[in-house]
Amino acid sequence: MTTSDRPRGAALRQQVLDTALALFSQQGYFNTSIHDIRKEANVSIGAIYHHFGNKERLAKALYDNLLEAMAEEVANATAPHHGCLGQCRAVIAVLFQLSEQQPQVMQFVLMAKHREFLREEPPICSSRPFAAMRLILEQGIASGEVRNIEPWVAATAMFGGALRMMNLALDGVLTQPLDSYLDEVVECGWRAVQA
Amino acid sequence: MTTSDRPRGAALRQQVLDTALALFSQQGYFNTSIHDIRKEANVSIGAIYHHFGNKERLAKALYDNLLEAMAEEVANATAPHHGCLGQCRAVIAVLFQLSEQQPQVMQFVLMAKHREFLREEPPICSSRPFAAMRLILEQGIASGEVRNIEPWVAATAMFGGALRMMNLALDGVLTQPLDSYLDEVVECGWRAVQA
DNA sequence: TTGCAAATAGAACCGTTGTTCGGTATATTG
DNA sequence: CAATATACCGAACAACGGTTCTATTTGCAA
Repeated sequence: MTTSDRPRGAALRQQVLDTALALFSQQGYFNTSIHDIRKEANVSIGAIYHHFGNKERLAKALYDNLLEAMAEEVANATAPHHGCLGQCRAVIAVLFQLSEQQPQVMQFVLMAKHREFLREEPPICSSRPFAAMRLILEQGIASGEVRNIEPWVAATAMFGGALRMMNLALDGVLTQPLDSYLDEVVECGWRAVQA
Repeated sequence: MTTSDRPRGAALRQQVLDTALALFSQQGYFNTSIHDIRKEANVSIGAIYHHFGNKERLAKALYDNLLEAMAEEVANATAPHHGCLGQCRAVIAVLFQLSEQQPQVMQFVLMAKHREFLREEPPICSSRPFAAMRLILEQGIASGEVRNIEPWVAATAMFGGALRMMNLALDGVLTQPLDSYLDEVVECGWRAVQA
């Protein structure tokens, strides 16, 4: 009997997070039991509880990790651009890219009703990436690139279509890859708000 | 002891549906037990199972009822209008109105991840109201009122902002009533797609 | 009234699930 | 090499929740 080649320490922790993401995004939080995660991750119940304390905190750790990573991706993507349109395009491009490359992440972070299992969590629209998007539009209004409309309306008009397209892609409704719609989506969003 | 004034028959059935809607939309499907519904609706377990068979079929009955009702509201709203813009505006106006008057319905029908508990259900974008919205845009493209873009993009561009505004309203983020944004939202959507 | 089917009641059942806990292995420190 | 803390293990547990089932009531037809 070779000694079990289970991961340990930080690797184990990450293994649990990866497995939880896969199962939560495929089946949903409530359709996934700790025992499911244990089995799929090839890890013990004790290890999971040692690292995370309970199921909700596991989900929260996962959510915080991924949201943070996404916020950084968005920030990095917009950094090189200065105009409002360029920044908006960069945000949508990055979101589309993530939706194709890491659909599970987008499924769990953007599409899940996380407030049903993370009781204290604020709505996702108050999270960092979404705040960044609103800020871009507010600056666009200030600089005159964007019409002077209610900031909430501007943000939803600019990004609402893109987010719904991501929804469709994640639901497997679209035949073409998401990128192929990028130009049209950005143009529509921009026409909606441009001065 | 007066005889229990519990509802019976069709009234009981409706009472269960109403209660289920309230609890599902407030706490989510998985945070609501049949026992919760039983208690809140002042009804027996047996009656619930007699009328609906099991929890999932109860949710499905509720979902089908509400989706059907919503589809009819949308259809009625668009009927008087012929131009694409007029129809789009009518759709958004009706959706905004429903979001304010029956937030629980919108919460459950549009915002819930119903595929997590209704396994066989197709994605909501293939439901009647959403199909109607896409059709309006396709007709707009055919008549030349709308630019010749991918129909999915056109539909999400026209209605994506409105749907996100509804999201914000249902999450309690907006300070003003939804109606007060109607003009701007419609204008943004229309600018996005108009020829 | 009698008989029968539908409707309602609610106690009990039992599989699932989140969690605990006593124990063992592994790492770290003096 | 002790000795101590950390990490991990997994059987066991208790509560919860969906469902079943038998008994009772109600409505209606004969």
